[in-house]
Amino acid sequence: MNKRQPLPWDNPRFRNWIAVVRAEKAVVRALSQALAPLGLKIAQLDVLMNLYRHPGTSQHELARRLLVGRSNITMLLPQLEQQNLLRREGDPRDKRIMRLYLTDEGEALLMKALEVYTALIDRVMAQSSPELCDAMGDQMRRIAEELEGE
Amino acid sequence: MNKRQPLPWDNPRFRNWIAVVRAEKAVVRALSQALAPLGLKIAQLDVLMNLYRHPGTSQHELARRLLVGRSNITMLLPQLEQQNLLRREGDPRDKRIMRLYLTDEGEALLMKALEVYTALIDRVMAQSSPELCDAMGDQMRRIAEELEGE
DNA sequence: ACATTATAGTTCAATCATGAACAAGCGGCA
DNA sequence: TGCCGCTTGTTCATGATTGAACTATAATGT
Repeated sequence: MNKRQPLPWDNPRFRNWIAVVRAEKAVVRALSQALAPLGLKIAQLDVLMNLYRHPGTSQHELARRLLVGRSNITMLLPQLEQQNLLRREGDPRDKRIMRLYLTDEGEALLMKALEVYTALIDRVMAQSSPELCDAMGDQMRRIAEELEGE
Repeated sequence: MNKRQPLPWDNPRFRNWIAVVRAEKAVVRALSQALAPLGLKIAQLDVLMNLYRHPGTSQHELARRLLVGRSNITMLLPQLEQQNLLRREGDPRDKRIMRLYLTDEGEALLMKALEVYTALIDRVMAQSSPELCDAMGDQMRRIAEELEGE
């Protein structure tokens, strides 16, 4: 019936990418639910994770690493600050910059959240061999690189 | 320094999943920009794609397939209907159901959008061999299956 | 036939991310 | 020193998505 032009669904690359999108969406949904008991949103967890690895990050750097707008960070921080999960310190050299640090409380909550996160990831990634998983990771990193700065 | 517990960043599965999330986000961003000249949002393209493959879908089915809420579909349709990209017809057997069909105009726009989409995907997926790409697709489909219905 | 239960779609208020416009601070150069 | 341009972070209006409550229809069981 449908002759038309070569359709994307016949293109393996396309079909496979659709699978990536769907899987990602499913995991995000599952992770949201799994984090709810801790009172954490995914966006907040992203912040905590980044601050753990890069203490003293500025809001601008943080936004860049999380691939979100600067204003998003501004809106995100007060919630986390009020829960005593992180603190903001003005940089003494440059008064424009606010440097961010996890509190002990924030670090403790992060650890709990990471357990939940890794448990979920381990479960879904157990669907395939470690070699395949690594190959896929490399592939994804190349893709992110390819699109960097656009 | 950091002795603590075994950290997720040392877990290959975890690191690889993070790469998936970042790549997906980057592609979504690139796709948004690429679709802008056509006046299409990604969510709208998703609808058109689904209707092309499954003409006569109900709004409920559509929402389920797109992994979004039913209300989201309700809010999405008027824009597309006003642009004459699709039409809604009440099912004669069941007056609750609205069946959705692409118009010729909608199909024409979809074809243009799919060219843009496939061009982007071909570019980013060209980063790796077809075999690897397929393996990754299978992996992702298994993941989506694993989380189905949660 | 009637009451109950379930389903399709809509409405609405709440949440969240975004980008443009803005204020404050830094650095450079005449 | 004093102007100019750039950067950092904030504010605000906008658009997208969600889930709960609601209406209407349909299906089920007695």
